[in-house]
Amino acid sequence: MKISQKGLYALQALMVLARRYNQGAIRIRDIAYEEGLPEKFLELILLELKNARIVESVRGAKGGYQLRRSPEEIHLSEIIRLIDGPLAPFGDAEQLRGLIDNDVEHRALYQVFLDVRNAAVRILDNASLADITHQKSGLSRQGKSRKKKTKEATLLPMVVGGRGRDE
Amino acid sequence: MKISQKGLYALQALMVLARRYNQGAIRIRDIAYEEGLPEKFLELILLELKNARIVESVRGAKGGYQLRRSPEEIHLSEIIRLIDGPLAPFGDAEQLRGLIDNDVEHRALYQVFLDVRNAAVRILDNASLADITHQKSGLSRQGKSRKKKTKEATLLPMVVGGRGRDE
DNA sequence: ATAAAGTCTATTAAGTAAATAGACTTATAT
DNA sequence: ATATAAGTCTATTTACTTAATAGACTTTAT
Repeated sequence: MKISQKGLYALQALMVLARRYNQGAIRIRDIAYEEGLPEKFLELILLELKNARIVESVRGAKGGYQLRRSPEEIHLSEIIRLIDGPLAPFGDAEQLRGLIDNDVEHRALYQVFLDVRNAAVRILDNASLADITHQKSGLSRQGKSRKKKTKEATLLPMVVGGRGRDE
Repeated sequence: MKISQKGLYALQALMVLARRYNQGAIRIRDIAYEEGLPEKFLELILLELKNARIVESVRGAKGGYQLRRSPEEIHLSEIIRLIDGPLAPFGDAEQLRGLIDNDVEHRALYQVFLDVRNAAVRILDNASLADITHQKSGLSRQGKSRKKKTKEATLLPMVVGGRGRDE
């Protein structure tokens, strides 16, 4: 799994929309300006997010984009899957197909990759736009709890360098 | 982070060498044949592994490749970092540089990515070639313990589908 | 009607990944 | 010594993907 520039742009744009949730549509140009993104490229990205029913558009003058769901209900996993594809650390499940049904060793290797994926899924499924934009609790607007939030983040022993290297 | 075809090839080749550890050099052609890898491409990969001092070569007739360290001491993280670069889920630390030192929200996003990376590091740092090639314990040859092995793998609740989708 | 917006399709430019080719070097065997 | 079996090195090709741009089209507010 790798977040592309496009994926980052998508997240940045959504953060803008999350901040202004329930305040009407925002123009592409404004989003682009606010985050310093290439306007025309962002246009395509927003279209994609719209087709995936994550945002909705208002056409014509006074138009723009807005979230279709509350920031608490939009998780990073969803966005990243949409823009950059599967969260697995291998290109395509196909790529490993040969490995999976071969011998035990290949299966063991596959299992490690699966572990990596599952770990990523757990973290990204649990991080919402609300979490990221510090929309304090999420309880304010939604009766729904969904509290765990940055839990994963603070649980880890903060080994920012892993084994010392930058990565 | 994303494992490339090349990275996979490297791991496959190393698994062959791990199986035959301490049994002398193995020819590129044989490794390629055994795993069904493109011979000429594998050549370049082995060169890279050699420069990284993970394998060593024997030149001339009767030559070939062999591991420079025991399979217990070669971790997937090392190989993947070498071939595919940093384990982080963003292309380059540079890519996010702007985000890091901007506002709080961007930092929060960055932190989530960091969590993903750290999770990947933990799993891949802990998986050795020996683990993958079921070289039973590792205690046999090395006094060193290093037992945790497939621990990470079996700890997870085996949600192979994450939220249902294939990824 | 006009201007302000999103929509759609196509194209380009640059970079990267995978693979291949071929000449060169080193060691073994006889 | 010579032939042969290997690894080494450099270059090139091909295909694909990513990021970005361009421009004509459609919808809506005023």
